[in-house]
Amino acid sequence: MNKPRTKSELKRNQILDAATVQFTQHGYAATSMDLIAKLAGVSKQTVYSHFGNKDELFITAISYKCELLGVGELLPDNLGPVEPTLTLFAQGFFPMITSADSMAVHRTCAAECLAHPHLSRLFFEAGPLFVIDKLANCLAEYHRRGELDIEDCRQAAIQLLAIIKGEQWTRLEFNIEESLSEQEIKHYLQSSVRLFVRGYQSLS
Amino acid sequence: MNKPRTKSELKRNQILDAATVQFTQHGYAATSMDLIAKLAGVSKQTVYSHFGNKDELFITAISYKCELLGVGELLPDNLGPVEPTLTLFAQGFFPMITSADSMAVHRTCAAECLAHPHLSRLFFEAGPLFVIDKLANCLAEYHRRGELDIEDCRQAAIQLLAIIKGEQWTRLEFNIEESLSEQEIKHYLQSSVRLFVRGYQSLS
DNA sequence: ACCAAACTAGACCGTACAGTCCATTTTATA
DNA sequence: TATAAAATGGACTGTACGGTCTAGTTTGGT
Repeated sequence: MNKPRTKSELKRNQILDAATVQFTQHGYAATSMDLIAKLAGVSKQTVYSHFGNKDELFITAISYKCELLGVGELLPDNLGPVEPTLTLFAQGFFPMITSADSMAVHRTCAAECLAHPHLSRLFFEAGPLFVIDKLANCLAEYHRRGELDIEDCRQAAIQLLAIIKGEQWTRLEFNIEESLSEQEIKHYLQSSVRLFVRGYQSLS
Repeated sequence: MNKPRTKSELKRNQILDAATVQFTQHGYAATSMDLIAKLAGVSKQTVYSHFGNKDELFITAISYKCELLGVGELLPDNLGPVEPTLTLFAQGFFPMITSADSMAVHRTCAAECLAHPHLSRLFFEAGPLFVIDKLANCLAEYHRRGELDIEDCRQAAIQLLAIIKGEQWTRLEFNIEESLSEQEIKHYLQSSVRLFVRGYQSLS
C-alpha cells in the first residue's frame, strides 16, 4: 500500500483494506457496503465518495490484491543444474499459490468470472499466464544448453506448473479439511520434478 | 432423471431441473426462488412443499448433478499398450471435464465451498478423487506388467490428471474468451502422455 | 361421486441491502 | 482565521428476496 499522504488517502486505504478482506473471505454477494464502512472505521458516505458503487470498489480492491500477489523472483537469473533448480522452484512456487491469500483471491475471481470477466482476466494474466512465460523462458535456456530436449517450451512450462498444483491445490480450492502433510507434499514435488526431467531429458 | 410416476414427481423434477440450471449458471446468491418456480412452471408454494428451503433445494440439485457427471467407463478393462491407451483416455477425459456442464458445477461447488462444505466435498469425491483411484488402479496394472516403473501409483495418477487439465482448463475456469483450438489441444494431450510415459518408462 | 392430497395465484411479512440525503462537524489550506 | 473540502452519522428510499398464509382449484385414488 502506498504511503498515505493526506488523511483522505488514509481513509481510502482503510476502506480498500477492509473491502479486500471481506470480498476475498466471503465473496461479492455476501459482503455489504455497510459492513465495509464499519470495519474501515469510516462512514458509509465516505465509502461512496471514494468509490462510486459496490462494483467499482470490488474491482479496485481485487485488482490491487492481484498486483500484490504478482509472482516475485522465483527463478534465479543464473540457472544451476536442472533438477535441483526446478525442485527449488517447485518448493517456492507451491506454497505461494496455495497460500490462504492466493487461494482466497483465486476463489473470488473464479466465482465472479461471469459477472466480472474483466477481473478474472486480470487475475489470469497476472497469475498463471505470467508464471507460464517466466518458466518457459527458463526451460528454453535449458534447451539451448542441451540439458533438456523440449520441443515446445511454453507447453512444457504448463505441464510442469500443472503437476506442481496436483491434488493438494484442488483440495484447497474445495476447502477440504484433510490436506497432505508437509512431508508428503515435499515428496510429491520432488517426484514430480523428477518425472518432468526424465520425460524431457536429452537422450545423448 | 428417473421416470416420473406421478404428476407430483413430474413437478418435482421440473423444479429440480430449473434449479440446477439456475444455480450452476448464475450461482447460489443470484438465483431466486421466485424465478425457479416460474421457470419450472410451478407455484412458489409447490417449490416449498417439495423442498423445505433454498438450501435444501440447492443441495439436492447440485448433488443430483454431481451424480450425473460421475465419470463413466473411460478406461477399458483390457488394457492395451501404454501410450495409445493413455492417450485415448486423455482424449476422452479432457472433453468430459471441460464440458460446459462440468465446468458450471465445478464453479458452483467451488464458489460455495465455504457456505456448503458438504457439497464441495461431495463433488470432490465424486469427481477428482474417484477418477484418481480409477487411474491409479490402471497404472498399477501397467506397473505389474513391467511396462511402467511407478513407485507410487496414486501420485502418478494425480500427476497425469493434472497435466491433462493443463492451461485450457484454467482458461475455462476463469471464463477467458480465447481458448485453444482443437488441434492444439490434441497435440498438447499427446505430448503430455508422451512426457508421462517417458518419465515413468521402465529402464530395462 | 367423494375425499384427501397436491397445486395455484397472489397477497403479505420481515429483513437485508445498495444507494441517497442532509445537517453537522472535522480537517486542510491559503 | 476564514473558507472550502472532506467526513460523519443517521435517517430514508426503493427494491429484491426468502419464506408464510390463505382461499380456491385440480388431481387421483377408492
